[in-house]
Order: sequence, then structure tokens, then C-alpha cells
Amino acid sequence: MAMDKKENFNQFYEKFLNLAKNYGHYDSSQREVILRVLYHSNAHLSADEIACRARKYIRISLPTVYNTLNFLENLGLIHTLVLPPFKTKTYKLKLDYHDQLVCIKCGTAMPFCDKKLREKESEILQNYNFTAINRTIILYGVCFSCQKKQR
Amino acid sequence: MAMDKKENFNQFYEKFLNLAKNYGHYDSSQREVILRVLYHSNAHLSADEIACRARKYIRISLPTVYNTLNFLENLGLIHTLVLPPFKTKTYKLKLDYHDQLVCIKCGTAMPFCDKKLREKESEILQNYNFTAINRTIILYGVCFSCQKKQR
DNA sequence: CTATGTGCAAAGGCTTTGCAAACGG
DNA sequence: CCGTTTGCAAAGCCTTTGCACATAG
Repeated sequence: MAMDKKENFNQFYEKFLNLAKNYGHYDSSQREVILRVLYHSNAHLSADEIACRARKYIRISLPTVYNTLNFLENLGLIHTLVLPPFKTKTYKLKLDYHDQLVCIKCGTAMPFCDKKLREKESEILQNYNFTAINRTIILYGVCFSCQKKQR
Repeated sequence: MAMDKKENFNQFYEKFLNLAKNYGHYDSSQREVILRVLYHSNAHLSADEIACRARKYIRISLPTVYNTLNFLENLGLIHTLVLPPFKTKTYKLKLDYHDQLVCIKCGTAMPFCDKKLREKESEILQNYNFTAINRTIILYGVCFSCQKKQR
């Protein structure tokens, strides 16, 4: 499922349905809204945040959010992350295959691409007999605007 | 607190006491054993694993393990990590800066160190005005034994 | 009609808290 | 002695599960 960030949600959703129906997926308004919320967020979101945003449009329970997130995760469409203070999982759609710089304060993800970093990664994975799957390199730090706030 | 891996535990523990007493630390056999366990593990350990290993030497409760880990974390002596399946925090002394290769199937974490990868990371963080905090590079893939199982 | 999704309530699992007793300095 | 640490039990939080009902195909 090649997803280009520039396409709009409807195009994305159609692709999703095509992929998901092979895995016994039945359409529901809850799942559509969850995908819509994820699609329009640049940051990683917790299940609770996703539920809150979805509730602007529909009634939805937390177990349903988790159910859908786990379904998406199994399809390989979700990137999961646990940031300090390490209490909650956060989720983000894998819309593209860029590497990311993630701010552990605000969750902002900044995509970047560095060829030499990629080469280094390949080399290391190979050295340890690891197969690369769905390769995404994520570097963590504190972004400039959060650095300013701290002072 | 510069900790060189080659020094033995007693030297390390003496340094720790020196640092910790400034933070109201009272010595206890439980804390000493926890530090001993952490000192002798290359991998990140969960609180439960730490408790199990410590219980070979003393009686110790889980809240005490957490209490000590949080104390060490506040002192900046601990590196914390949450790996797939994202259920438990794992802890490791910051004796050195281990990067990790994580198998997304079985969760095995294999520490590695690659100087050039580190340099690349620094460069990229700087380029985007990110401050590096708790620096650990984590690469994900499928380890050799899980590759074999899949076939 | 059958398989899947939903919501509720309850259970699970990891981590923290409150408190009395034990201990260190 | 006073402040800190310990263990126990209980509480908190996030996430999952069981089940009856609703809905999609």
C-alpha cells in the first residue's frame, strides 16, 4: 500500500479498504473516523487522544479504538511509539517511508532522509543477520521550540 | 559520574555512594543488590527481572525495586527503554551508550555500537536544531532465528 | 444468514501510593 | 532520634477480554 502524503483522505481510505478487505475487514463509521483522525495528525497520538478527536464526529468507546489500532498494527500500517514518561503507547499512520526525527516533548515528527545513515543501517542489520522490514529510522531528541519553552 | 566499564563493581558502588549521599540517600542492602544486578547486565532489564535476579541474594519487594529505579532515574544514572510489545519499561545503567537492534517478532534486543552511525546521528540532530536527550539509536528488523521460523 | 464490529463491564498487568515497622547515620 | 527505606496491601492507569447486541456483506 504505497501512500503518498499529498493524496487526500478519500483516496487513502479507498486504498485502505482494498487492502483491508483481504483480512476480513468490515467497514464501520468508527474505523473510518479513526483513520481520518490518524490521517490528519502529524504527531503520534495516544488511544485516548484518538478517541477524543473521533468523538467530535461519532460516539466511540475506548475498546473500539484499541481494537482498530491493533487491527491496523497487524496490517503494518501503524507506527507505534512509547515516549517519556513511558505510560502510554502512541500511534501514527505510516503514510510514507521517510525516516523521522521525533521530539520527545511535543511528539512532533520531522521526516528526513539521509542516504549515508541508511547505508550504515543496512550494514549493521546485515552484520547481525537481521532482515530489515518496513524500514524506518527514528531518532529522538528535543525540538527547537520545546528547547525554548524549557528555559 | 564517569563510569568506565572496566572498573569493578566496588569501585563503581563507591562512586555511586558519593554521588547519592548528596541526594539524601541512605544505604541499604536492597539498593546495593539492585545496583549490582544492573551493573552486571548488558541488556535492558524489567523491574520484574531485576527483582528475580536480586532475590538470589536477598529478600526484596517489587515496590522497592521501582522505588530504587526511580531514584536512580532521577539521578540520571539509568537509561529507560520500552520495546515491543510495549508492555514494560526496561532499565539499564548508563555505563556506556549502547544502541540496540530490536527484533520486532520476538523482542530480542541486541546491543551494538557503531561510531560512524553515532556521528551521523549527531549531524542530523544538529541540522534540525534538535537537542539529543537520552541518546539511543534503535534499529528494527527480524532476527535470524525468527527468519528461520517464518519459513 | 454469517462473520465482524461495537459498547459495556470487568479483568489483567505494570507501576505507584499509603502506612506502619525497620533501619541508617 | 530523625529521616529514609522497606514490605504489604491497595489503588491507579492503560489495555485487553467476554459477551450480548448491532451491523456489514
